[in-house]
Amino acid sequence: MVDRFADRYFLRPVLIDNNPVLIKIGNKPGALVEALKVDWESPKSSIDTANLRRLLTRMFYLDFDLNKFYHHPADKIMKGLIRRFPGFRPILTPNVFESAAWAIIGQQVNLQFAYRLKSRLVEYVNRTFQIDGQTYHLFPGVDEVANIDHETLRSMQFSGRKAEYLLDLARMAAGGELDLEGLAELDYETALQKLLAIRGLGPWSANYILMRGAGHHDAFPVGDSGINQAMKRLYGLDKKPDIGRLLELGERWRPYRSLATFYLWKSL
DNA sequence: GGCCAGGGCATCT
DNA sequence: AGATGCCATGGC
Repeated sequence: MVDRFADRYFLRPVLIDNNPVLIKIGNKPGALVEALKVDWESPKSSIDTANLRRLLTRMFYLDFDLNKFYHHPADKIMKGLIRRFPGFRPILTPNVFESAAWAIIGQQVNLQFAYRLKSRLVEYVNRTFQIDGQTYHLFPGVDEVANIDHETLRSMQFSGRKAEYLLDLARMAAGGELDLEGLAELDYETALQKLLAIRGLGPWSANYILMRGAGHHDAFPVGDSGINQAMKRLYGLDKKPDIGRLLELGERWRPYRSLATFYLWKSL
């Protein structure tokens, strides 16, 4: 719904200074480590390209040299993933709130159902813009979600808890009690503790938000079912890895456990 | 039909 | 502190 793949482009509607922009990302072939081909369009003519550049840099780790991760001592399996997906860059959410909303939505339900919940939320808020006759939906912002009522979310088949967690979070952020976007500037441990103090956010969600939304490089959502599936497959386990094994491997991936996790997910 | 899903809380021993 | 039940719903 919000994220879209078309004609080998990844299309992503975002806001720059409250103006809608459609980001278009493709691969630039021919480079040893593939580079990204970045393009954008907007119905508005006056987009602050410096701010757009800042956003793109954050969303695609453009200020990070992947070779630092590639040459980092790690295990054979991770080296294999790096060979399989040379140049693969994570795609972060344009802001921290979206990753937090998605963490709450994705808790404990299968991904297909989670996508449906997200889609209903996006369509309910229905903030759109047009380019070339195509309609693009923006992911709801903090204020828009804060104004939804509990019953509305319930009618979208959010569980009572999911509805509470999402609304409380949005309202805390909207009210200024919680600076979600500022988490990117804090060190990992401090940011983690801030998130864990919020009802509805446990270790998985907090680490997910830090890696996917805030751009921390060494977050590690232990217990994640995607990690478990990937580990099971890649390491030839007969059941999901135990926490000890996971943390042990995680130690080898430091300080790039976020990258390692993105590569594990990519393998699925 | 039972188990698991990109968990976390509340409530026990 | 560590274990257990519960939440709500869909996929397989």
